[in-house]
Amino acid sequence: MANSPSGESIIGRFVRIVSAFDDSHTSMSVAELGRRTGLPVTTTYRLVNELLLERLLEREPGGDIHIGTRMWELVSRGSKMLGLREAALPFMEDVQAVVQHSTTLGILDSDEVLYIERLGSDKTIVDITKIAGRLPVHATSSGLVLLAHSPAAYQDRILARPLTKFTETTLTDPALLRRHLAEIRQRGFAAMPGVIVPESSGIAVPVFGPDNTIRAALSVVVPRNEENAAARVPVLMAAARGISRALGWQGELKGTLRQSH
Amino acid sequence: MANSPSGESIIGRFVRIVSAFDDSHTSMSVAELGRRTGLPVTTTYRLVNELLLERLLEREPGGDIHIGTRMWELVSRGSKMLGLREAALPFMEDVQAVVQHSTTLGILDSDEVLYIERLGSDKTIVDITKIAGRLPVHATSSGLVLLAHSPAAYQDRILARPLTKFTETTLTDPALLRRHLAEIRQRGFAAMPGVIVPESSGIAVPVFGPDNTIRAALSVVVPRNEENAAARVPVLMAAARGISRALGWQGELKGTLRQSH
DNA sequence: AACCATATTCCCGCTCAATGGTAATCCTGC
DNA sequence: GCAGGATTACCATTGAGCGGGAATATGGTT
Repeated sequence: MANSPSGESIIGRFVRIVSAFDDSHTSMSVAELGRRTGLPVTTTYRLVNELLLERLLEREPGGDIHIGTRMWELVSRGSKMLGLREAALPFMEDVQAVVQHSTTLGILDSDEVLYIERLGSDKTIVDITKIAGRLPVHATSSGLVLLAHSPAAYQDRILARPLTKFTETTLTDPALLRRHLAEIRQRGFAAMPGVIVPESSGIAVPVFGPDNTIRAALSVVVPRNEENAAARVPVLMAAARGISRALGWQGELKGTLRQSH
Repeated sequence: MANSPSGESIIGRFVRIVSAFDDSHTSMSVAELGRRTGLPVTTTYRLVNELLLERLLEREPGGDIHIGTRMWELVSRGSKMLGLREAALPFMEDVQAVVQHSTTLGILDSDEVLYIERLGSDKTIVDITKIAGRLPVHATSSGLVLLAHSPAAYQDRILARPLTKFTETTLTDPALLRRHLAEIRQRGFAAMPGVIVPESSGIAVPVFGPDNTIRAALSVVVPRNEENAAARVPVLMAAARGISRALGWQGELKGTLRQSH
């Protein structure tokens, strides 16, 4: 499934090309793209031209290329992210109106938290979450909420790995984390002061889907010194239940045991 | 550049596959995908498997497939849409907080308006704009604003085409439209009562980039019967200028002639 | 203008990955 | 069990993809 000596398929090369673009490299010359992807020059030009033809890439006046509007459109329209996003956004707006700092929605993907939406851009607090950006599971309130409601086998796999300690408050001990996850399930939210950057703390609550499995984590980032951050929890919880319901969640079925330990 | 008898490249088929998904078809079986794309069965399965391997598609428990998180992530992260969106969102939130109905951000693509962001989901009004959805240029306030500030040659091309009349108030006469575009440039906004659906009206203002060319249209959709919809304009304009500035716009350079007639 | 570095396009022969038909197998509901 | 569709397995054919190399365009420097 690869025409190239390197044993890579076109699809693989397509991924390499798209991956070469990120928030700080939204456009570049074809030559630079070739360098960044490591593809042979001629091959790069050939592929790029083909992608330009399909409008998956676009050429700007200067000659540089960037990811095409068509690509964004096709992917956005067909992706399930939009549905989740649309269900969540109204409630996120409400939260944002009250909390005023920064509201995010994250999902679990490839053992990391992937943020798919973010409202508010309060310059006064440190918040490194970016849309389409990733952060480790064990060092974010969103991640811990997602993990807490994931199958036990999955938790085991994550906790078995070496966990980076970002700040003093980052929990890295599996046993401690496990206890903490239990707490999160019981209390219904995760509050993490400065686990990834010391100045801010995150509070996150779970969003469930129709089958009562976790879909996403709704969270707010507030300054760490804020006196009673816990007061934010009810608003968040109400919003999360609203989103869950919009996704088709029926409420907790009585007698149903959770998929955790 | 095509291995298939049909003369289509892999990239072309990739596009066909991704296009098969939309907001009402976010997942389907491979067989159905084959039918929707019109690709030969075997080919469909082979391509899908390759895409699954790269996580551009994902298989769900039932066996159905959908557009992968990785695809959404790669495209979103590398696309210029994110930058525009991030510049716009804070201001859109402000507008939304005041106007309360529905705030959208649209750009010009392939001779249509492509909506890239939308806030508010007021069920009481009719608003057919969807994120990653398209509407014709001549029948939306956003479209007319975008057109009004586009190069004359482009305007000519659009106005030369047959223009669909959606409602009684839809302008389809090129001469009338041209005059209207001039008005829009002069007043700085477009207000269209019921040009596409009779119950609502849209008000739109332009967003400019660093080079003083139009980038997007910021608009609100309000019930048509609202007494003085024009009162919304100042808020919109202020927000649009904010977005423009966030994009690097320096303000109107004195003595610079507009790129219109 | 002459120069140089880099970006881009053009050319071309080799080759194996992609293709898609047919057939076997696996599900799933009746 | 049986029918109908979904999925996988097999395989001969072939032209699209490949990429080195040379030619050309572009742009900045002295």
